[in-house]
Amino acid sequence: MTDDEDENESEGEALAAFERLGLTTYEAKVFIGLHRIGSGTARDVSQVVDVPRSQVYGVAERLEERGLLEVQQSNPIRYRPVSTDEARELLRDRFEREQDRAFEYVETVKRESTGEETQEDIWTVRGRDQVDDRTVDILSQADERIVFGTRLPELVTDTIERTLTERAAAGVTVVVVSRTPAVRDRFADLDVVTVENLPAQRTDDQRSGRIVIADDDSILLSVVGNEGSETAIWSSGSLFASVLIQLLEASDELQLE
Amino acid sequence: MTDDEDENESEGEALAAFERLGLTTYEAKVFIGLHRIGSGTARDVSQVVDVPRSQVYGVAERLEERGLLEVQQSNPIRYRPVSTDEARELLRDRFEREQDRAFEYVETVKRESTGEETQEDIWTVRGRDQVDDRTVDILSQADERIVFGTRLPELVTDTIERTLTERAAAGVTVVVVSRTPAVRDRFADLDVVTVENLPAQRTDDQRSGRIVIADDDSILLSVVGNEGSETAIWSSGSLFASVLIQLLEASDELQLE
DNA sequence: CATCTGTTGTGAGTATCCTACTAACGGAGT
DNA sequence: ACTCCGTTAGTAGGATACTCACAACAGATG
Repeated sequence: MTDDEDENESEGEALAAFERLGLTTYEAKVFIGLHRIGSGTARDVSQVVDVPRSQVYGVAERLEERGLLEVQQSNPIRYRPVSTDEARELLRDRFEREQDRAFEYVETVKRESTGEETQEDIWTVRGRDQVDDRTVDILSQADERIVFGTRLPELVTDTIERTLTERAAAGVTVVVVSRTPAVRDRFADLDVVTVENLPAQRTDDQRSGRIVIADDDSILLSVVGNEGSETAIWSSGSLFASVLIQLLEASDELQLE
Repeated sequence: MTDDEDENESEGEALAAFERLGLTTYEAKVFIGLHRIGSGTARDVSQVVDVPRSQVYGVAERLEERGLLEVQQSNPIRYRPVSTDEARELLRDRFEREQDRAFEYVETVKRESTGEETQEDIWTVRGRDQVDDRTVDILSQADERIVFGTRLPELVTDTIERTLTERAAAGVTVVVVSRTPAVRDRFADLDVVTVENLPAQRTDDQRSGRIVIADDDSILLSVVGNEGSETAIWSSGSLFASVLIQLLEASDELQLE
């Protein structure tokens, strides 16, 4: 119906979410509509959810094949949605299956190149989560020493903290640098050296994000934009990386030993 | 390129799987192509994977926003895919997020109706997995007694077995009926009554699937089609259900007490 | 009994949007 | 002058949303 649509905007979000999960808008609408009314006929559904009645039959059929609703063979046909828990399980199973199928092939054609990068590459990563991932990745490859610095406590995720302590336990010299007490406190009672002093004006910048140095061959630098978005550059195993590391460490008092 | 496409059909499946995961074919192709070559420019990608070079830039941009690849700001621009593990995590996170968003709304508009169905409804369920789900659902609602019967051992999934024993432990009288020893053996050492005798010709049918009776108000009957596909009808809390149950139990020697 | 009315389920046809695909262009480096 | 890069516009095709028409059927009314 006409005004069922815009009365609730969270419905729009739910619809969009369902579409991103692989349903068409009609399928999403019918599924939602059926949950509204518990169970009902094609007409019932079309009245609460703005899908032409004549379309409900086909849509419901596809939903039945997916296991998202059940059909009562009567006249008129009645439909009944499965519980939300069941639906979630169905969608999750399907997702995992598709993911396995997709990545199984990627694994077979994947090139070994990862690991021994001889190229002079500096990569850019956008988005906090992606930077988190790359950070952990670089940290876990460290064998001898790690320098981790950030001004913002929220950039020390649990996974990063865990990786740092795990590396420290493995014999890696870990140094956490921050002028923010909240960051230092997180590593206070751990086998990790924390330093307050910073390379002066450089890291004092308002937009600085994190610094990650692993051994002499991997480095990551990130900045935080005005809207809170984080962007990082990183390099691993490249001449570029080692030079950059030396430059950074020569320019300040981060001499650890 | 023209012949890169059909040389490997499993690539086609992987592409389709990626599309069902929400990527466009171009996005899937670029992602796969980048994993083939480790890293490379738009031209490199377009040469191994049949995407016009001019399209690679935009596609890669969208992939970067999703965190599936990283960009090297140089001339020419170089691209690098994230590891398959990272990609899987990203997609999984996204999936869970979307699912939460979608079902959160459904929960709010869901009608309470489930549970106390006063309507005379018989529902149809197609597909083995869906029948499994409904079976478990009905079994777990039993308070006093359960009759579960099947000729086919593969229709006794682990979850079903677990639910049966769990209900038995909760004080429910559980009777498993089967002429197939393999089925009876599964419950041999459990606190469950197993019966060999069957209601004669009725259940002897080649196409019979399972029988589930829970208390006096829920029943499920399934048949197995020629191609192995299973279809079930079930009813819960309806007059129809109780009548059907009485009919079934009166017609044979399933008098338990 | 005939007719009328309303509903159901199915099917065909159109419109609209997204994606795949092609072509062209300015600019930078050689 | 040439090649290559990155960008943009514009077209084509396919899937989906949407409308309309129709046969079958049931109940009501005359």
